[in-house]
Amino acid sequence: MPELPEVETIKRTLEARIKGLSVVSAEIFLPKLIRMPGVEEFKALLTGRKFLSLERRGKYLLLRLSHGLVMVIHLRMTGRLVYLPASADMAPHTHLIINLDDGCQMRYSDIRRFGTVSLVPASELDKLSGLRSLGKEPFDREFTRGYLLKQLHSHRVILKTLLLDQSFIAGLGNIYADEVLFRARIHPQQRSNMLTQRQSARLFHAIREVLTEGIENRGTTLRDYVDGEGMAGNYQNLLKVHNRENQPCSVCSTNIVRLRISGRSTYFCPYCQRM
DNA sequence: AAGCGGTCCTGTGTGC
DNA sequence: TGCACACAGGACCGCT
Repeated sequence: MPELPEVETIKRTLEARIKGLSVVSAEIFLPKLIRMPGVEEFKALLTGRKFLSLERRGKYLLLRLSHGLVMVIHLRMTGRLVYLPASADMAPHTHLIINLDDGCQMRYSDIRRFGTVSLVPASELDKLSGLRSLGKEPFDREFTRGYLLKQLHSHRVILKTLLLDQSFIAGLGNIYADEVLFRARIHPQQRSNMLTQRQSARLFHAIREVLTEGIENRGTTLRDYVDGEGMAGNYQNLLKVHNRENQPCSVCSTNIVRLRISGRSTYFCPYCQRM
């Protein structure tokens, strides 16, 4: 499940490969993948354009092209975006191939077909509702301890649910939300408006530290994730609670517990993260 | 009006 | 051994 560290790693690895390359042609095998515009228009618009730079916003990848166009990709659960020689074996579930002018390809594959790709003028990025409603970036200067505390106290939602809300904060998913709460020593079912200033400060630092470590370790590969060069991440070896039900806590040896919170598995240490 | 549950999807793991 | 089915979850939509 690509979250902020995974998308950031894809951004960095892919940018090193495709920056400055132009699109020779595009092949689409799953029409519904292309959210905007239509499939034929997508191909026509894309052909001949040059990749200028890549950006990440939350879990969205933004590929800036010549003529003011932006390709916006969301990988959702199992999407992969990989740069490969045209001769490389075709992965199953490859839905989009972009032929590049160095003879290589950028391929999008997605087992569960949840991902989306759009191609819009930069001036129309606001038409993409998910992107438009994203909350602050965790590494933005405007994301401060004071801001977080104010936001927490303006909601009274269960904290885990709030951390997964992309309009609250951009980029956290199920894995990193669990790790952040463990680092901050806060129970995932704590109500956001009940957090103390001290807890909020711990949460603030935990968000930045966990995401930084995730990026430094090139993301988490539990199953499907690979970067723009097809390489798995390493952070799965450093997870403290996520996916570790009934294993001893690394701090206190209490067994990690799994709960269901708003339909998502949530892992935490009942001793370190008591209410 | 915030918050919950259903939906989209397919591969994997479990139980009989 | 083979089958059936629950489960995994990010974002979005509709309902309350």
